[in-house]
Amino acid sequence: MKTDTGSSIERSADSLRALRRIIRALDVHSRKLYRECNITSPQMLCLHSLAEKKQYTLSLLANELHLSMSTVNGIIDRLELRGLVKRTRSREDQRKVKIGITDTGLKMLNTVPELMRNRYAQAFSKLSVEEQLTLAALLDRLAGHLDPEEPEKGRKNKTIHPTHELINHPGTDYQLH
Amino acid sequence: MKTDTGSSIERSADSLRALRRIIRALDVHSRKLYRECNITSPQMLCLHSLAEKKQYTLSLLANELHLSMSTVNGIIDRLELRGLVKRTRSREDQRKVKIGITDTGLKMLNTVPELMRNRYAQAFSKLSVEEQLTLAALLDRLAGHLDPEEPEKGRKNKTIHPTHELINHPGTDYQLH
DNA sequence: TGCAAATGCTTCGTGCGCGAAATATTAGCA
DNA sequence: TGCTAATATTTCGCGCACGAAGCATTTGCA
Repeated sequence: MKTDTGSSIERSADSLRALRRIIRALDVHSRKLYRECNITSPQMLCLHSLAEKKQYTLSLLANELHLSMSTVNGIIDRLELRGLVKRTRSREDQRKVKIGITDTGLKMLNTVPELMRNRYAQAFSKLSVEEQLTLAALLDRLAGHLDPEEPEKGRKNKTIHPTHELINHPGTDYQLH
Repeated sequence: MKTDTGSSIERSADSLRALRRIIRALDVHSRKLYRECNITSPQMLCLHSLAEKKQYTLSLLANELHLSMSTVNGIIDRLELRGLVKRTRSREDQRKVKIGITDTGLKMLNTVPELMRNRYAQAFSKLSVEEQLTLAALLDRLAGHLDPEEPEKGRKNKTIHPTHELINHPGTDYQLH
């Protein structure tokens, strides 16, 4: 029982490392997509959503993609610059901005080669069906444990006021070794 | 074939979405860490490696962390600016730059509260041991399918074996033939 | 009616992450 | 000896991602 599986901490570190490798691989693929097709994966994600349901608003899109508004805003900026999407201020409520995909955008969506679209799906499909189901379920549970991250909406009690300078008090009750 | 759970494509998309949520949660946590403790998760990862094995080279560190050299270089830049690490040009081979953690850096490592260090480990530990093992194994396999990402480089053997010392003694083949 | 709060988007600053190009040093070879 | 290749790091430009702050518009309420 020395090195067979290691502690929970080690398993956690292992899985996190694998996770980072996956994300990095997807990122690298996104760059390749950008070089070869002039569009990135996040941009594809946006276009895809926009193609399915016309007339998104920025906040809706951000919410659906699990991204912050400023992030999506930047992506939309770049897409609009290329004429793939179009912003239109709403008439009824001028605070809102409707985002719609253009014909050029639709064409772009359909033009991207199949092989470039689904790097992840390709790898994923190499797992057996049971494994796919298990992995999807476990990832979902893990995500559920991780992303709630809003314990402060109710109480504004922001807890720790870190002295966030490196000065350390000599007492060790604060952290072992 | 039961279709109650959707197609492989859908399972793939589901798992990818969960994966992005996880990564995003970790990113958000890293920012919180930055605000409260003045250091980010990637910076912590670097410091951690440097604390274990003094005298890294940039390429070694990048290799170990599965990151590109330019990425690690930027992180080291920021760490050095704060005096947490120190670069020193090697005397024997002036192309190389040795990176070492400073006392301040070590102190920083130990100062970060336990609760901030392991957001992922906390969530991960909520899975049963069996689930942890399964998840880690599946993620590892998936990563293996994804990250080889060099079908054309071919013979460019990029995997550096962790011979983890810059000096190699004669007699041992450091590269076959 | 008027003005403060709420809502929705944009801008700004920063860190991360990459690849390509630039730079510096060493090794190899004719 | 001198030139080219290989090795190692740094710089540059860009996209992604976030939170905070800034605008504009609408809503709500006194």
